[in-house]
Amino acid sequence: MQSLVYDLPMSRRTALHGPRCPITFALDIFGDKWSLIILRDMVFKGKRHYREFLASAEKISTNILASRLKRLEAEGLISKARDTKNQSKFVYSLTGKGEALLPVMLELIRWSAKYDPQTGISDNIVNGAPAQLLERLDEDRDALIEEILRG
Amino acid sequence: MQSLVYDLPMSRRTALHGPRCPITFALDIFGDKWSLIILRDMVFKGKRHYREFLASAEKISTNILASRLKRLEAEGLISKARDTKNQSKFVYSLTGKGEALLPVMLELIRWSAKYDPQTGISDNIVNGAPAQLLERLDEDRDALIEEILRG
DNA sequence: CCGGATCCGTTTCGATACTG
DNA sequence: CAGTATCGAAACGGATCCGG
Repeated sequence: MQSLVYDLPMSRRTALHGPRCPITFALDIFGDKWSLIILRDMVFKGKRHYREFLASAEKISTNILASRLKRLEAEGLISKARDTKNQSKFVYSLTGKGEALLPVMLELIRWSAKYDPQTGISDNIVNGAPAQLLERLDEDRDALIEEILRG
Repeated sequence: MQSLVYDLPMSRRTALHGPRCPITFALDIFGDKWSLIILRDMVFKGKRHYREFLASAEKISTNILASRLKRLEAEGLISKARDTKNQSKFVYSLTGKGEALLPVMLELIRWSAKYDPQTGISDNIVNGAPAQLLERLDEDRDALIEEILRG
């Protein structure tokens, strides 16, 4: 049985009412594998539709996907709208708050590139190889961010 | 019954053997609430002992803490040693790989500061208020990182 | 005391089937 | 197409026990 707060995670239900340590706020997102995967797919793979999220290599199941989309929307990180091209589809897109997570993800990529031998030299990310992306991250970070978000 | 791979997370057990999308590598850490809490406490609260981790506001339980410490050690993010002051205690500390996550966390803090009204203006983090920390993050980031890790 | 391991009731997840 | 419903499996949380 889904409760009134349906799928709101524990850290929100028991939220303290005072200032709290940094990072804590982000635990609901960066502390949940599936939320991260969805955000990754939106940012780096340009996914916008339910079907596309289902197709990730990590094989998210339909109920979990639905719950996370709902949660991300409730958190104000994504928004949902009908597809103007196809009235029977929905389009999910990042809000400003969601887009603002890109710098975090880029630092995560920098870290992965350094310590994960499998994070792919041959795996294209945006419009170039990760190696290029990392160079640009050092040199013109703001332009890179703009480019990833706007295409 | 703990298996041979004790608590190795799913994303590792089913790891693909080829280049993969960025972020994916980090899912075992950034994708697990408890691992993140432990890292947060080590970096921003200077915790080093089992007892200290247990005392977090999130109330991690002993079995979960033990499993995550083991996992973080297996991932090479932390190391474990006997406390020279007290032979019956252990000291956990960040490895280089673990310390290298600090830039990610700092971006997370920047994000939280912008969108979470509760991330505390009055909550001291290192040796000053978050407001100061954010200023320094813009101005002399590298020195700030050094100070957090060594200071 | 310290750092867990073990047991066990409860919660959450995940795969599949099904529906508006 | 975009989700619910269901139900077994896994993870969690709390209490307790145990070797050093």
